[in-house]
Amino acid sequence: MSTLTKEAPEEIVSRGRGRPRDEEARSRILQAAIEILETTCFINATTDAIAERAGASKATIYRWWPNKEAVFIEALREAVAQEMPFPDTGDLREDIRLQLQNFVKLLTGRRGRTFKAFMAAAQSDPEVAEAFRKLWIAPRRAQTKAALERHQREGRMSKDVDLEVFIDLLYGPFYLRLMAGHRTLTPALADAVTEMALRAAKD
Amino acid sequence: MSTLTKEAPEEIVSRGRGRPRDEEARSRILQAAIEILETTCFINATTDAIAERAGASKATIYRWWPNKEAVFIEALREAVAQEMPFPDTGDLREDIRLQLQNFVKLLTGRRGRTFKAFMAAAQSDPEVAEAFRKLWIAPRRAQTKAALERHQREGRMSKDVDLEVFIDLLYGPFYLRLMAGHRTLTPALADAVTEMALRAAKD
DNA sequence: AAATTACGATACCGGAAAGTTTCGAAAACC
DNA sequence: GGTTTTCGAAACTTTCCGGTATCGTAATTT
Repeated sequence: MSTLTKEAPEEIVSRGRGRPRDEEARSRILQAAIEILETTCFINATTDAIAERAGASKATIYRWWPNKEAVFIEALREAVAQEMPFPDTGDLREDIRLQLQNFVKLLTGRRGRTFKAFMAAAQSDPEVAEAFRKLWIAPRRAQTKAALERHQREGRMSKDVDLEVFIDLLYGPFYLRLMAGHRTLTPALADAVTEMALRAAKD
Repeated sequence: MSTLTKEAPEEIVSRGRGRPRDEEARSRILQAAIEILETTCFINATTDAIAERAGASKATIYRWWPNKEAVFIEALREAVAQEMPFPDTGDLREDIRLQLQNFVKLLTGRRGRTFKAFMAAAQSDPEVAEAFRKLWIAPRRAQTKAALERHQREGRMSKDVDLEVFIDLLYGPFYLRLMAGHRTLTPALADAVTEMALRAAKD
């Protein structure tokens, strides 16, 4: 096991005596980590680079995080927290269409590089992999599933559809193009997938 | 630019004078590269590891390839060459089903780890990315597209379907599960995707 | 004021891995 | 036999990077 943040060694809640932790430095470090993932790839995301971009010291980073990966994971947590929820217009087509449009917008923006970097890093670091699933994949899927279940209950979608598969069918094409890069991600793709998915969900 | 194989510096075709290249060592090296990708991840795929596993010398590797990546790319080329074609039974459902079943079998086997490794490595090395697209993605897509076009021409599939999107819809779910690992790849998934894809392709 | 803790800067350590070089031996040609 | 080119083994160089240690300073509590 491993913790992703360090505790103050002695004090527990610790309204300690000395100089307090610089919360601003903390957010600068996390912000720097995200920005590095957005502009370059994981391989160049060194601790020196984070420290320099954050105007912080490497010692400060290792004072609060046990290793490099923990910084990126916490940065991902904060970055993901501010994402939009699955739409809920009562219209199945519109819900899916809006969601996929937003998804394309997300992936083609700088944030898309972050996800690429994480998926790549997850390949060689199980802890990153679990964090990526837990922080990004799982919440998104749960939200999507809840919305689709409601559509199923209210008769706008066949109850025979296996939602776990359907969700993979929805998002799979975008992740594939993101990772393989054989074609570009466009709003038109979102529309096309929407129509196909709707036919797949009918009957 | 960069060449992926070195030429003998002077002679061109060179039924040269000295000891000839050990073709067996060449295939041992490529085989070792593939096996390493199948059993561990790219990060551990060092040239020392290749040399040791191949019973070859690092000098021999760098005698014939300009760098590590070139070895893996050539290894991928040889590994991919022996893959099965898209089925052609004249039955759309059966063609897709067989193809996806084979795909699942491929990805869950040792070869799957190779593709994961390549997709991850492609993220930080443009040359690997291009090779992966050119050697694996593109041929597979072209073959699939040709088969589906025939189904379209012969009326078993709607001509309105954008095949580029449809192909992403077919394979996307599997790549997604492969890379994200949120759920397992099973033959049942192949069947479920087949049925959904068929509904998406109708009308 | 004294004690305590965090800060930024920077030097340092240790390991890992890409790629090179050297060496003696082996395999071809002339 | 002499020349050439390759081979495997291994030492070597160089670079990079994760992580630690030191130091003088700043911020806070008692």
